[in-house]
Order: sequence, then C-alpha cells, then structure tokens
Amino acid sequence: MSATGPSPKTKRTRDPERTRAALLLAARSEFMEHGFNGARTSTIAKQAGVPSGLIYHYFENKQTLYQAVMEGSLAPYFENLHELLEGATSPDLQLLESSIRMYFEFLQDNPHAARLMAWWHADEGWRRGAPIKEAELCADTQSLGLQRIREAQAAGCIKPHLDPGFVVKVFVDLCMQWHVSVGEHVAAHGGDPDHAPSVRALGERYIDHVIEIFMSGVRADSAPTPPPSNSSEEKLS
Amino acid sequence: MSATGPSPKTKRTRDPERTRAALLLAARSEFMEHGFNGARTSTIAKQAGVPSGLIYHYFENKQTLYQAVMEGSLAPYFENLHELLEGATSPDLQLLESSIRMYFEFLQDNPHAARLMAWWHADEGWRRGAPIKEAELCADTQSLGLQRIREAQAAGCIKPHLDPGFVVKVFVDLCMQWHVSVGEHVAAHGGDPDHAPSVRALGERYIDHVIEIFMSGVRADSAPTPPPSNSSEEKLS
Amino acid sequence: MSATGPSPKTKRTRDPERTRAALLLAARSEFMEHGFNGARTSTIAKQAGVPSGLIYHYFENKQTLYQAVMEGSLAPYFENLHELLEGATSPDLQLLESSIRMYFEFLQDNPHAARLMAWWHADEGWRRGAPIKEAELCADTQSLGLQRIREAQAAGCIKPHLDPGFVVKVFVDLCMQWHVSVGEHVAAHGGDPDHAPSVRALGERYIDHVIEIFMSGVRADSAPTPPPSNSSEEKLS
Amino acid sequence: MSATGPSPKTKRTRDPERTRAALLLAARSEFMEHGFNGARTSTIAKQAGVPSGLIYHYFENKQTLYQAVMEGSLAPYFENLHELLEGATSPDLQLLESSIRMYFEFLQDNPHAARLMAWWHADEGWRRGAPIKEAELCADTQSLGLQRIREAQAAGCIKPHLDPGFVVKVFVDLCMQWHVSVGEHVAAHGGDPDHAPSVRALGERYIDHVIEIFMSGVRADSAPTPPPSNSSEEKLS
DNA sequence: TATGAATGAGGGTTCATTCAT
DNA sequence: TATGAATGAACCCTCATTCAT
Repeated sequence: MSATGPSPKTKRTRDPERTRAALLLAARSEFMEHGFNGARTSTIAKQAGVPSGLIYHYFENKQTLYQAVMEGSLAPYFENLHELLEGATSPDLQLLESSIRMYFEFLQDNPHAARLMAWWHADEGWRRGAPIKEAELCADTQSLGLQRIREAQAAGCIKPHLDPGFVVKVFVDLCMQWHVSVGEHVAAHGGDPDHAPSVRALGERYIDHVIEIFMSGVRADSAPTPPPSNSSEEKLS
Repeated sequence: MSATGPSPKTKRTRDPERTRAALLLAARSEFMEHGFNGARTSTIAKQAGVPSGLIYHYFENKQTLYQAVMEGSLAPYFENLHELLEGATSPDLQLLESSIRMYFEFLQDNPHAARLMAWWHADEGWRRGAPIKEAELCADTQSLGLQRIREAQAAGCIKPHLDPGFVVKVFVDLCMQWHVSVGEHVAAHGGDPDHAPSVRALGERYIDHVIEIFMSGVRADSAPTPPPSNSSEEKLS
Repeated sequence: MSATGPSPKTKRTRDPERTRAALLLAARSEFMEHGFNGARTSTIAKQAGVPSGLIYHYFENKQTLYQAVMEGSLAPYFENLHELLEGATSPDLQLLESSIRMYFEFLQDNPHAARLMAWWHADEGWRRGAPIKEAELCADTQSLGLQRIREAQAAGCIKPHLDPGFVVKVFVDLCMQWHVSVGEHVAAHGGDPDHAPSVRALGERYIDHVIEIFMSGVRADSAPTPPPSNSSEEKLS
Repeated sequence: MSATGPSPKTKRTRDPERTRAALLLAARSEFMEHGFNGARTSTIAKQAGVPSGLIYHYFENKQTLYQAVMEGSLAPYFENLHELLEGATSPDLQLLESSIRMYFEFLQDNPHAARLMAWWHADEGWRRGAPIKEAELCADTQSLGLQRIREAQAAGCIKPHLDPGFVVKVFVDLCMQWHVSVGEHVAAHGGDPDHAPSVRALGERYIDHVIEIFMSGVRADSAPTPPPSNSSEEKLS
C-alpha cells in the first residue's frame, strides 16, 4: 500500500541496517495480519525485497523474528507510559484520564500493537512459553500504574474499595479491544471499515464515552451503590 | 471382553450423529487452542476417534468445520441473551445488570466461546470472508439490546447522551476480554492460572467491580461530568 | 537397472506392504550409494514410485528410515551367522574356515551390507547415537564367536595366546573391506570394476588367499614365531 | 592491549600462507568427522577463524578443498612408504614386517588419514570422479611394494603361489580398518573409546597379533596347507 | 459409513557460493 | 586480501484433501 516500499530491484545493495529494518517491518505487517501460524516467511521476505534465506542471517528462525517484532512493537508503548506515569505526581483523576487517552492514542497511532496483542492473547500456548521478554519493563509499568491508583485512593479521589489491578485492567481492556474490533463494530453499524477518517472520529467519540463512564464509575464521591462483595485487593492463593 | 459381543470397544458402531458430534467437540477444542491456522485436522480426527478422511464426509473442508464450530459455540449464547432481552420489559438498570452478569457467566461456563471469539477478532482476514453466518441472529440480538438501552434512556435511567452502541460495546468487551486474558492477569499478579477455583473466584470479584464501575458510570443521576463532545448516535458516513 | 522396477504409473494402488517394501528397497539403494547425508528423500520416493510425502506415513523421518534400512540389511546376516555358530559344536578349524567363507559369501550376495557398514564406520558420529539397535543380537553373535574360538584354543587347534577378539576382528575386517574396496582394487590392477563375473571370480580367489594366510597364521602347530608381547585377553581399563 | 600495536588479536594480519594452512587444517577436521556431504563450509571457515567467503579465494569450491585435504593427508604417507621401500633392498621378511608396523604407526599418528580413507571408500560415487589425484605416486608406491614382495618370493621367504597384490591388500586393509573401527571394537568389549592411552596400548597389542598371524601365514616354510585353487597373479579380463 | 493409504503443493530452513565493500 | 551480507536452489518435512477398499 505504501508508495515508498522497499527498493524493487536495486541489486545487491549492501546495507544490513536497512535490510534488518525492512525485514522487521514486513514481518510486523505479516504477523499482524495473519498471526504466527498464518504468516509466511516467504511473504515477509518478498515484501522486504530480499531472498527468503536472508531472514535466517538476521534471525534464528520464524519464532525469533516473531518475538523481535513483538518486542519492537510493544516496548515503545511501555516506555512511553512508564515515563508519563513517573512524571505525574499529582494524585488526582486528571492523571488517570490522561493516561487512558494516551494509551488509546498510542494504539490508534500504532495499530499493529493492538492487533499483535490480540494474536498474543488468542494464542495462549505461545504466551506460556515466552511472555514477551520485556516482562520486567511491562511489570514495572504495571506496578507503577497500581501505585498511582493507590495514591489516588489515599487522596480520596478514587473509591477506596476498588482493586487497583481491576481498575487498570478495565481501562486497558477497553482501549485495546476497541482497536482490535473497530472493524467489526463499524461494519455492524453500517459503516465502511476502510474509511480511515470516520473510523478515527468514531474512536475519538468512543474514548470520550469510555472516559465518562469509567471516570464517573471510579470517582470516590459518585456512589451510594453497594460496594463489591469481597474486600478489595485479595491475592489469589 | 466377549469376542462376539456387539460394540467391543464402544466406538466401532456406525453412528453418524455421534461421529459428527465427536468431530465438532474435538474441533472446538483444537480450534480454541490453536486457532484456525494452528489447528490440525489430523489432531481433530484423532481426538474424535475417527479416521482423518471421515471429516470430509461431514464437512466440506477445514474452513466449513471451523464455521460449524463457531456457530455451535456462539449461537446458544445469542439465543439465550435474545430470550432474556425479549422477556425483560421493565426498562430499568436491573435488566442491564443481569444481562451483564448473564453474559459473563455464560463465558465462564463456556470458555471456548471467549477463546474462539478472540481468535476471530485477531484474524481479521477471515472475518471479512465469513462473518459468523448467524449474522441475523447476532444482529437481532444486538439491536434488541440497543432498543432496551434506549428504553432505559427514555425512562431516565441511563444518561441520555450516551451512544447505546458504545454502552453495549463497553460491557461486552469487558466481559469477553476478562475470559480471554485471565491467565495473563493471574500470572502477572503471582497466582496460579491453572488453579480453577481461585480463578473462578477472582472472576466473580472482577465482574462485581465491572458492574459497580460501569453501572455508576452510566446511571443517569450520577454525573455532573461534562458530556462527551459530540452528540450521540451519529452514523458514520 | 532391474527390469522389474516398481510399477511406473499404476495410479493409486492401495498396498501398504508393497509400498513399504518399495521404500525400503529404494532407500537401501540410495543410502548405500550416498550415505545418510548424501541420500535424498526425494530420490528414494521417486525410485519407489511414490510421492515423497508418503515416506513420512511409514517412517518418522529420514533417520528412522535409515535405521530401518540398516537393521533390515544387517539383521539377516547376524541371524544366519548365529545359527551357523550355534550348530557347529566340533571345535576344529573347519568351523572357523566355513564361518569365514559364509561371511564372505553373505557379503558377496548382499553388497549393500558391506557398503552400509562402511558408511557406518566412516560416520562415527552416528555410531554413538544409535549403534544399530540389534546390539543384543550383534553382541550375542560376537560372543558366540569368541566362545567357539576359545573352544578351539582349548582343543589345541588355535594358538592359545591369541586374543579371540582380535582373531574375530581380523577375519571380519578382511572380508568386509574386500567388498568395500573391490572396485578400487580392480581398477588399480587394470580391471573393469563393472564386469561382475570377473570381479566375483577375483573375490573367490581372494577369499582363498585370506583363508590360507589366516588359517596357517592362527593354527596352533604352525609357529615358532615369538608370541605377541602382552598376555592375551586383557581388558581395557 | 596497545591500541595501535600490530596484530592486536594475533590473527588480523594478512597472511595468505597462514590462512590457507588454517583452512586446510579446519577442513581436514571437518571432513574427517562428517565426510564430504556432512561437512559444512561455514563450520570450516569458523574453525579456521576466517570469513566464509574467503574459502573461495584459496579453493575453487568445496570439492576442490576436499581433494586438497585428501592429498595433504595421504601424500605424506605414500612418500614415507615409498622411501622406506626404496631403501630396503634385502628381500627378507624383516622389511615386510617393518613396513606393516610403519604403516600402522603412521595411521596411529595421523588418525585423519584412516578416517578420510574410510569416507573415501564408503563414497564410491566420488571415487570414480577423482581417484586421489596422486594416482601416480600411489601407484608407484604400490608397484614398488609388489616388486618387493616378488623379490621376497623369489628369495624363498614368502609362499610363491600367493598373489602379491592380495598380500599387500591384506595387510593394508587390516591396518586401516583397525583405526577406522577401534572405537566400535573398544566399546563392544566394554572399554572407553575416549581414553586415549588404553586405546593406543590396545592398538599395539593388535598389531602384534596381526603381524604374528600374517607373517606366519605368508612365510614360505610354514605350510603344508593346499595352495589356493587358482594359479596366482591372473589378470582380470 | 468407515478406513487409512495416497497425493502433492508448499512451508520453514540450510547452505554452497557470489559479490559489494 | 578480507569481510559478511546477499542469493537462490534445494532439502526435509507437514498437512489438507482425495480415493480405493
């Protein structure tokens, strides 16, 4: 689709950096579209404009390439989010809201991230084997998020009985799943999933909804509703 | 162990019904675990206890079998939900809440449904080719849901400016995604994803959270929050 | 070469026995000629007149097929020899001589056995991994041979100080190596390695020589020669 | 560790001689261990510490390299043997015995020679294509050996009816095959093929046996045994 | 209907070899 | 000369599907 694809026949250009990048790009596209099992190394090579054997000069095998793609796609996100959370010290709802928006927008700008995560979730088998390698970064970010929510709870902004882990999960899932299933939603409502601008506009309207519902749902002063049955933050055995 | 007895192995009898059912069951398990591309027809046949060729007496090919599995797994859900929605005429939040719980519990009792939907979402390519066949049932159920929400809005129970489609999507996504990624969540919080009872208990706690957040988020009287920017229920061009 | 090769195009004949046999035959020929690494599964399949994928219906992989060939080629030999040795109770040199001749003739009639053993010897790596599977049969035969030689030594027919293991090794190696390198020998002496009858005649003359040299070398009464330095039959540490 | 010193890694200097030698050494090891087909040029290059492409500056291709290895490994042997045979004019059995020992010891000191010859023998296909290149040297040595044996026969030391070619072959094969299959022999007799000293000691005991058996087998005065059926030294048609 | 052998296209990967740098 | 990226032809093997029995 992109007009500036890899040079079609510049025979024997010697540029490892570019080659590796082209491979990763093509692989990301292929894995995103077809998942690990559905992806074809031959397609990746072709789209990268290199012979298929060259893949194995840069990556041990298909799976290694897959992981490289995953990490390349998810690491930036975690880094950004981590930075944001680290800087934000005022424990009010503003931070939570901007985090949500930022997450949503990241996924909007990096559609592969959501798609790849969807494959990842679906394919439970792979998950056990190697849970994304940046487990540490991922975990750090997550625990930083939990901490911020606890701070907000301590400051009286968020209902104190809510499990911070669940709070995080709710907004993460909502953002992710939107981008995974926009197409379906749009089609179901009679729109054209390929008309990017309107899809994007719809997304912006959706995140506004999510934030309204979610924020007024977690805000401390909002509720006479009976709290959830169990006390919060129990660990599993 | 009598040599001349009928059905010495309780399997060798010609029983098309049983065979077909066994195939579907095995296929569901295989597709759920590995997705369409990762599933092996040979494994399905072996697990069903039939020779591999027999699959093609009952189903045109792998894809047809896949669709049969999808429909068999999703149709019951839609039917149940449809019934529930049809019966429920009182337009208050009670109905919404019980719908959410019912949906969540259905997924808890039928884990394949969530897993299969996850594969379906990930694999956008297939989706275009054949969007679940029961599109009508699915759409009917959905529009019935929308209608009920509009009724609740008309009755002043739900914030009137919320897009009913979004309201539905939010709770559907939350329920689905929980079952798709429990394992990850549990593992991330130091639990054992294989210990079913505690996972189940965690799910119950989660759905309570979701309902509290979500219900107080959509309830009409809850909010001084500024409404979302755009007016609701715009169609895409 | 053989006029009665596998039926060229009897489409879809359903005969597992024949197919398996054809595969083994073709494989034996290919492995014999090119060794494990040089052999091509595609060639084997083609020569057997079956699609290449069918190999994996009968054998797990190339290596399994290789082992099946080895066992199929060597087991008969060991069995024959074992029988012969078992029956022969008179502990004189006649038995030893007839064993040698029998071994030599077996190799003459089953040229693949010698060739395959040559590959086996050359490829030390494979040897460690799986030393022919019939290790027991092989070892039994060997120890039976040793025993017979000890009997002959006890009876005063064979020089008592000779290590029976070495005696066996000498004649085994001579017989085997002849068949492995006839071609080279013939070519070196100006003959035509492809003219079977004269090669065979040469072999018969050779085995006569071997037997004369070898028998008068081991016969008990033959020697004023000083015995080998070490005492016989020491084990390695 | 001086940054500007020459050859900071004792390898980076341009030294064609050294490079070529390193390649040959690495190649010998690789071919010896895996044969022609099993050998990997990449492994050879890596083991020689040079980039893989450099092989093709020194050798036309893999096969040429293989031949260079063969010649480099076998020529010294032939040269040594040739010298020995040339110098030895006294036509008695002493010369024969010392030749055998020398041959055996050469193989003991140069294990690759035996292993490479084993591959060579196994791979009949290659043999036809290029039979060692030093055919002349090889042939000369062989005919010199034959001549010496004939002299010994003329002098009454060796049974006159024995075919000199066979006599040579017998001892050559025994020596070679020992080194090719020591490992197997040792393992079969419960020893440790990796314990070099005991393997070496065993070899020495073996060659003593071979010499005793062989020498008393060919010695002129040893035998009332009936001579081999055919008259000696017939040529093949 | 049931069985499993047969089919053949194509998948991931290897590897000798070439060539720009 | 040296380097290692690039090339592409196979290679082994998988697997959905067909078909004789």
